[in-house]
Amino acid sequence: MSLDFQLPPRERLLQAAVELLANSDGAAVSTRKITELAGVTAPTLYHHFGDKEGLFDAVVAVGFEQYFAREIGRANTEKPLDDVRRMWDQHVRFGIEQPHLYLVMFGNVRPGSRSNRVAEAEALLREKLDRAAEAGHLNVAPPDAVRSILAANIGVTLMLIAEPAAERNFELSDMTRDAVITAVSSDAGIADSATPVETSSVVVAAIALNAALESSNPQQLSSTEMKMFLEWLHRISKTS
Amino acid sequence: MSLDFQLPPRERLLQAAVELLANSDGAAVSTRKITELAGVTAPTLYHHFGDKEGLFDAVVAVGFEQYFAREIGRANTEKPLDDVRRMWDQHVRFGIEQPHLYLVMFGNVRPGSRSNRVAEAEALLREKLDRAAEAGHLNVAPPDAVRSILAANIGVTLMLIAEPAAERNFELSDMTRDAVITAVSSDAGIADSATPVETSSVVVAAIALNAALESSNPQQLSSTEMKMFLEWLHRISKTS
DNA sequence: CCCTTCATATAGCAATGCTATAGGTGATAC
DNA sequence: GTATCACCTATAGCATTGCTATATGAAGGG
Repeated sequence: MSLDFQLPPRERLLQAAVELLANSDGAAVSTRKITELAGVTAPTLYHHFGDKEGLFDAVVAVGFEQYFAREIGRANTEKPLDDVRRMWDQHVRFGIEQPHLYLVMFGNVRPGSRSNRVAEAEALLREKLDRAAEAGHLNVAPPDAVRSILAANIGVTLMLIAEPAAERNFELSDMTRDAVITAVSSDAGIADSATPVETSSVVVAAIALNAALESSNPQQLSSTEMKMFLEWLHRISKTS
Repeated sequence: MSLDFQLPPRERLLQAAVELLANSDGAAVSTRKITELAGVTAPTLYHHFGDKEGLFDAVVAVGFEQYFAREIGRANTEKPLDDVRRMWDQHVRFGIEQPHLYLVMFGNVRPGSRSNRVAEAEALLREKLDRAAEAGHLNVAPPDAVRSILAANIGVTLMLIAEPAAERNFELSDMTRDAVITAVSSDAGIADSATPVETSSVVVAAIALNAALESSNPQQLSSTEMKMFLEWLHRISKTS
């Protein structure tokens, strides 16, 4: 019921904490369970880490490095905003794959005191966005862009974690990601003059859809389906 | 050192919890402190609320109502997306003014289980976005829009709460708000340059029709026809 | 061999959420 | 009036939590 006794107690404590955090389904992980699994008594934990939070910080540092370290020394693309997109995706993936670690890092918000993990994540993003600003791709000051993107990134990840794994909709991530990145980007492909569709009733909407379908002939429906679909549309727009 | 003894114990407990949550600077609030301040012993708390979480839920329900209730019965603007903007701002304001209550509501993420407060907030937003979809102002399906907006909204609020009050940058909120709302909106036309305009207007019309059908429940189609019809609509409105 | 220093253990404290059990209090039935 | 019964509250205490005062062991330098 305990770990590799070849390792020094400090490492065993870290390993035990990781394992318990990964397996306890969101329930709190006690120092006693950790020390027990590590085959060690309480004072050793506090000797090495000072705190329970100190231990978790050490655990989190490992996980953080594990997912983001490669990003630190990485050669930069010529498109910094693509780097930002990749970091966003890595962030979300980390949250999904290690929800407990993620919640230790970003889930414990306390008023008026930023966690240093948030600061680290900010720094990583900041680097990319400074580069983007230099290249003239930014619409707003880098610090503002960083906060907006990171806030949305964390919000999306928390929401995905909270959702039952079965019904997780990952488009949420892509959509929100592109939304905030586009908003801070100056080379935004804002193809404007999309005429607002004035539809306030079923009938008007049906007519609009009918017209749109006939003109663009999309691939989502087979021809027979399309035929029936248009017939129903006709029926809807006739009556009422 | 205790509250109005005219009130029944249940109310005193609620009042004490509110007061302690508001004054303790992010530190945990214990049941003992609450019962002590309420001039009541432990079993009364558990008799009335079952749980510590039950008590907090009741407290939160009050705060929730306090800030969002007016929104529920409110007359709707002719511009639903403006309603969404107003709700976003109210959400952030609530988080800033009552950070402890807010954190009880939205700060305790646990893997795989959505809090019912999130569900309530979703429902409120959903209402507005359904209206927006009916009016043809939406670019994506309402449920997706709701999640994206709410996730960003919570993320921004959490980040603002975590920042030292002195250096809070509220432009973060406006910026991110407009980013996500614009992204789901068809009016502002962030059309991806890759997708042809005709297709996107089909999508908008399909979403609008879908929303209109679901809200008005017309008689022109049988229930089986309606089911298939909606399924096709869903397929069309998926921007592959 | 003694002394210092680091690392671990024994034992226990105060605070936490919660509960088994009993007492009290009011309304209703007779 | 009195008995009954449901509801509300109190006494006392349990198990678990994070953490620590103190002591013991081992390793190395003088």
